[in-house]
Amino acid sequence: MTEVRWLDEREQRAWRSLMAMQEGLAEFIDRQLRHRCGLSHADYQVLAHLSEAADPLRSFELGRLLHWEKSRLSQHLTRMEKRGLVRRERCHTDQRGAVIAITAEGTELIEAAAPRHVADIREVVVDHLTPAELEALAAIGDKVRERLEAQDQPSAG
Amino acid sequence: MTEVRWLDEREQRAWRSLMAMQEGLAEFIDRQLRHRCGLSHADYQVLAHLSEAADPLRSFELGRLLHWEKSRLSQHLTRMEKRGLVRRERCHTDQRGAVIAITAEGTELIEAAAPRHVADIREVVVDHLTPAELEALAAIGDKVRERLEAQDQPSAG
DNA sequence: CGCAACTTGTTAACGTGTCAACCAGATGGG
DNA sequence: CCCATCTGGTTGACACGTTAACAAGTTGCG
Repeated sequence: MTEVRWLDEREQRAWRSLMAMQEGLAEFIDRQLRHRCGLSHADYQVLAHLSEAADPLRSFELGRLLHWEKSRLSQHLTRMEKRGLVRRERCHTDQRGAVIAITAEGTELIEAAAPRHVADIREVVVDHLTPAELEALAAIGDKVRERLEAQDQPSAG
Repeated sequence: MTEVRWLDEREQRAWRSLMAMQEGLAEFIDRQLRHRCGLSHADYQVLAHLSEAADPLRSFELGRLLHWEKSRLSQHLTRMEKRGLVRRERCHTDQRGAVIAITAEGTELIEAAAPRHVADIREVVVDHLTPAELEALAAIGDKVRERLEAQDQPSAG
């Protein structure tokens, strides 16, 4: 259709900076966790949710919290179960259901990993931003997620 | 080693917002490109670099621009070559080398994809942030990347 | 109740990313 | 020149994510 509105100087700088940060950060976080704690970032997130929850979680509930495809979760849990980090149990109120519990070994790993993970986050992000920048970051993230949700449900009007 | 400095309220809000934005954004960008243009985000980035370059690029040069593992690039190029998007050519100045050229079909796809891609970026990020927020985003991204680089080369002092 | 529609979870097949091993060509000190 | 070492690139094995298909259980409307 009409002409394209390409990004101007400032817009391009912001976008490229965001993309570069995003890739670098994801790579860094995952690498640190793997090398020092023997956990992928995915493993970490699963264990974090399980250890924060008061009771073992239903599989679909865990998937909702993580925003993961159900098949992804199922396969990942199979691998984690094989490594002894989680345990699948039958659900008593729904015969289809699986209940996921963290094992002692999983608890040990996440508790060892968490302080290092927080230290990494401080080291590369949090401790080097001003309070105003932290506020701005939260605000930007919220706006973007709002837009993403608007895209996914493209209005009913 | 002493006690852990957990994230306070503001820090946690910023970090979680960033992570959520990051995952949502990556998923959205990739999905849009795939469904509407038949390109993954990875494909897009490869073609973007190739089409911006004046001459066909050496493989290692492309890898450096993308920050990709050499094996990842090699495998991805094999798939893209099979789809007719790029062409591998022998390098005349280094018998080991490969030179990567974009094909007519690749050019066509990236040129169709670019305007839609920019529109998506505007739709979910750029057009909904204030100039101040764009500046803040660029500044934050730069700071974080600086810290990441400092981590990778942990000083020679 | 009886059956269709939906939900929960697993599996198979495929595309993709990483690591380690490898091959071949380039490079540099003896 | 010769060999050790480095560099550019490919390959194989494996971990991971997505899609589609499926099995099994639940729900609700007739």
